[in-house]
Amino acid sequence: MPIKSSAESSDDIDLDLDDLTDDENEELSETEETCNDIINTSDSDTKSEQDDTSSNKSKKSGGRLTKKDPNEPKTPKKRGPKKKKLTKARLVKLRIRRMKANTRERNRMHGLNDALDELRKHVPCYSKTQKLSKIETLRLARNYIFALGDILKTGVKPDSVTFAKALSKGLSQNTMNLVAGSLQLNPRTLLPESTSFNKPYQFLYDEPLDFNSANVRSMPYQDPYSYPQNYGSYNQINSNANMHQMSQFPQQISTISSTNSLHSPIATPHMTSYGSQRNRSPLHGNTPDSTLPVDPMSSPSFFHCESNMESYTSAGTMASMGPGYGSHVMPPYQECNPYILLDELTENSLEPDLGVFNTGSNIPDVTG
DNA sequence: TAGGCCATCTGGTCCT
DNA sequence: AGGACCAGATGGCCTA
Repeated sequence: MPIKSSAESSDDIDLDLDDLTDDENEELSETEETCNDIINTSDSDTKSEQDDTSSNKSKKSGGRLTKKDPNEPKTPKKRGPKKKKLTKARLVKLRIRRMKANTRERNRMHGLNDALDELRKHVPCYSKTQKLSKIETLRLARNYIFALGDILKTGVKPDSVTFAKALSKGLSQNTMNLVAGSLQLNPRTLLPESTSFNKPYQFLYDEPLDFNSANVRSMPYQDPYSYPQNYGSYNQINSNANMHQMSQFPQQISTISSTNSLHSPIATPHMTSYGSQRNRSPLHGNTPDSTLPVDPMSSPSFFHCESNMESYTSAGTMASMGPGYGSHVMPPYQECNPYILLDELTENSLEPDLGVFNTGSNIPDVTG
């Protein structure tokens, strides 16, 4: 913990030297020495940054320390209350005030952090074991709000890649991996420069994401699980290389992909680890292997992903998919799959609450 | 080891 | 005068 000198601004302090204790006098002489050092070695570049700060502060002490430059603009005469003398009592009082201010500031920041923790629980990718950074939490929350707002506005459920890309706007690679993981997607599908996959969703890479675009709105929902060919291609990838290696050898993926007539960026390696014969939309509230109960969005536990990803371990490939993609950071499907949320949002849960999107909010008003 | 993230201290500003 | 808020500085911790 950095401990700084608690020197008050010298602006409003006049020193009453007679009133100071030995310690205070010692502190003062040190300050004076520093000031003299700065004056005597003003052209020296060996001064530390701290000394520079002292210099800035000392200049407030008065012009008597330096010669006045005639070209320097005239500073208006100081106004305001008369400077108060720094008596011992006042010094103690100021110290106490400073300590109290520090405590308040600490508590304020703790409150801010508590609020951020609460926010973390309400965005996708919540994990107790790997917290999103503050800035990433805010960005993801913003993206999440906009994405959900667009769903309400258009009434269209985006496909998983579209939704994931909306969530990932402006996020770091690690957070993108987490987003992809929570949506059961291959992180590579979120890369704008990705050319390793097929063309059906190419417009997502070529243009900025816009839920209102005719492309998105007119696109019929395509079930990624209805691409049996993909399973073959991804199983090949799984058996040959993990995702980390894939990211290092994109040409390998291109080669594999090109051997199949139909590919979708939605299909992912770990999707193939589950019941691929089921014709299931990712927007459905089922767990991938149908063995885990799903909490609907209305469940209070939906947003609270307390447990870790033991349920993922059977998925096989998750932990080998690169940074932020291991079982130790993934939220459980049964509680954190945002697609479960999407289903519930668009079908029933939100209707009673649409009032929150009334004027004054930057969320589109879907009631109008 | 550099860089990212964080907690804390600090002084300035604004407001009550 | 004092509290809230803010931004800069600093050092610790962690990770790639």
